[in-house]
Amino acid sequence: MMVIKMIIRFGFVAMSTHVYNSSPSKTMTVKAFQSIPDKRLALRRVLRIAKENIAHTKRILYHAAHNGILFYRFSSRLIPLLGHEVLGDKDFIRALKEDFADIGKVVLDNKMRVGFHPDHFTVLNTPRKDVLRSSVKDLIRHVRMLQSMGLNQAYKCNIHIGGVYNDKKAAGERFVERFLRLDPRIQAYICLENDDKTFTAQETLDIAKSVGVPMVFDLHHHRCNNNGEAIEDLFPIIVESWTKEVFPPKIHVSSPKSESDIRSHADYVALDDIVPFLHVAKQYTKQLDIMIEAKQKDDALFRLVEDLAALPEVKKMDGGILEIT
DNA sequence: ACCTGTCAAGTCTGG
DNA sequence: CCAGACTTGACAGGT
Repeated sequence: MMVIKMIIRFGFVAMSTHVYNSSPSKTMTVKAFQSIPDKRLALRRVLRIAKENIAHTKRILYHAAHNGILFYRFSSRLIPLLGHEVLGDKDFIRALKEDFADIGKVVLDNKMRVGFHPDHFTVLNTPRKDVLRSSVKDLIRHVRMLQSMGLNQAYKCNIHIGGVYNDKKAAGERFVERFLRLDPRIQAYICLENDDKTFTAQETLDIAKSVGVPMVFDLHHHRCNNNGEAIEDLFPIIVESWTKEVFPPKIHVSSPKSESDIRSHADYVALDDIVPFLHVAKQYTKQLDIMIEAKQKDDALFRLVEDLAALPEVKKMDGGILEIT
């Protein structure tokens, strides 16, 4: 059945260009850590930076909510050097329990949708034992951070399928195998995204379906990497993967940086890169959450919302929410 | 104050 | 087998 209207919410990633001095990703190099002779002091410094990052995240969340933006992706580098051996066995997530609970409260109070996107170094389908081990640990840490915020499986950690290793079929099967070996409580927090070089939207969708998790459709990656599949064919099934979820389907959008460098993200998102897609998408879902992946972060979001709102088929609703007809 | 190089972690390519 | 590209934001060291 055709749905004519679609409600759109926008989100942005980690940093804000509008909030002064609010980096949620301040860090420490291994060298700097090791240059502090007293290890307890060094660990305390890591903890202090992490507290700052989380406090900055809270400010960004307030800023977002205040502007009607109810969708946000956390930085994966809230805790400096997390997972690195130099930190020893200190449990930073536990040590920051109250800080995390604090931002979780802001999320819930404002009915926001948030999540993580662990870095490309989290590769479940790797042939390397050591990489698999650290990848699983990394996933567990991301889930634990969400849990520390009091956020359930509605809130996701979004990952890619991984490398190809000269045999995409085997690599895909290895992903499925590895995924199903994860604790179901971790599995429930995961969603899968198509890649710009390796696994296409169709391939990712097939894997997502077979392991029973929702799929995030990255429109830009799809343009970089596809086998000619039509969005009209892909998108309804992607939407279907979200039907059991609390939140509506989410997609990622960005514009190419330049003609010579298509894969990199531009500062802003061009209308032409998203409007035609929205008219297709609205036939299959009543609601869509769109993550803006642009260098200018929330500024790109604000600009895109303004540009869209100027179109005759778009109506600006309460907050940063749009309705497209 | 600014600029360039380096760092974290993986995959992948080329030699 | 090893070096370098790729990616991203921030540190680190130089002018």
